[in-house]
Amino acid sequence: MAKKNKLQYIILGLLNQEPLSGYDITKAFTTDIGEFWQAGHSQIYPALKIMEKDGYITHEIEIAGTKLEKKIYSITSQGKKVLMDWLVSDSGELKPIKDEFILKLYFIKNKDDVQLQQRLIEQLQLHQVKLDHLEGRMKLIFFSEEEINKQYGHYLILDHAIEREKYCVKWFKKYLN
Amino acid sequence: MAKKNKLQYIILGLLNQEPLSGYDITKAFTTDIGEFWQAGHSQIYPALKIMEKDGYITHEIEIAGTKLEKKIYSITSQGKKVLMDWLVSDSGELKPIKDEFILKLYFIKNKDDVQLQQRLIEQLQLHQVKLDHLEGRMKLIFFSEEEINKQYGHYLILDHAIEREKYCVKWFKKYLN
DNA sequence: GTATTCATGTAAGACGTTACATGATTCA
DNA sequence: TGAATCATGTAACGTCTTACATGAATAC
Repeated sequence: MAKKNKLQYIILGLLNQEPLSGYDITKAFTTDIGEFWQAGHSQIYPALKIMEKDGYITHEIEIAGTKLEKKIYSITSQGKKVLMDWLVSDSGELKPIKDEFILKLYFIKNKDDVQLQQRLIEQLQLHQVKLDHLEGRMKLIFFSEEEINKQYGHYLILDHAIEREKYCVKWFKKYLN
Repeated sequence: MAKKNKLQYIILGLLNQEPLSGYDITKAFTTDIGEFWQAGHSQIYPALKIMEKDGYITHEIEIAGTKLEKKIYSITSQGKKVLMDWLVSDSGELKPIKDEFILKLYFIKNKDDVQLQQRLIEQLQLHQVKLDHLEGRMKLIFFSEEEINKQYGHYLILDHAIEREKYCVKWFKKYLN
């Protein structure tokens, strides 16, 4: 069954690749992972403490400059087991995508509502910008067959997101006058 | 800018159509609205109290049988204003869709991972079931041009969801061996 | 009479966001 | 020397889920 605490699995997944500081993990959420999951440092630092208490990770202090202390976290064998168990588990039900725009649409009853076209144009632009951004990322990261094979899952989700945004753009254009 | 408290807007949107009890509102989240937003009664009852305190709604007691009290809520003119302001407001940024399956995919590095095909099949089935369900709803609710024109926004989001699931099913099939 | 649905609420905890708070290092 | 970034943390608040809790009406 699908478990809670997704954030902890993401952190385990990242640390399974290489040891990182809380700051590094926070940064990861603004780039690659940020495309499909968001978390701020105020969520990450407490999570790291709990995970260490639970024995999934450990840390070593690294001094930068003369006294700035960096906590470099590594995954433990117990943490690896937890991560692997999650990766092979069923992902459970499909949850509804909570989208504010879709919500508003539900309450617009009239086909000729003056707001409708404006809202559709707004959304089309947002999805177009997102599509362009994702295609940029794809070109930047997956420039060769080798790169694709090295991070195949990441390649798949980028492709998935790009195709989704293409469909979105197409859908909005269909209903624009 | 996009505001918080989406639940309150949904409730206002529902009460703008007709007076309803908390129980009726809860039920609405298991059918139509449930396709794109979820909320339980433990969220709805406290929300109704706050909204009444804020002057957006009022209620009258209706007796069912001999003593079962039902609170029938109606939207006030102030509530209508709040709803309309929200409907015409910008929906803001596109937030990442938090999907557990996508998350797992990110950490599957190897193209030939034994788990990958299994996970893809699982997801394909979930999306196929969802697609069938949505198409059933579409046939059930929008059986005539008249019905489409009466609830045009609802028609749009159902069409949007169906097209999205079609794209999903297609995408998963593309990566299945 | 008993099971299901109708009907309303509270409590505890998990999860998430924004704001508050501090200090070191690096680059211009 | 001042701004941007590195680095780590807490507090307050808001949202959401699960469980607890009660009782009436209806259909079988």
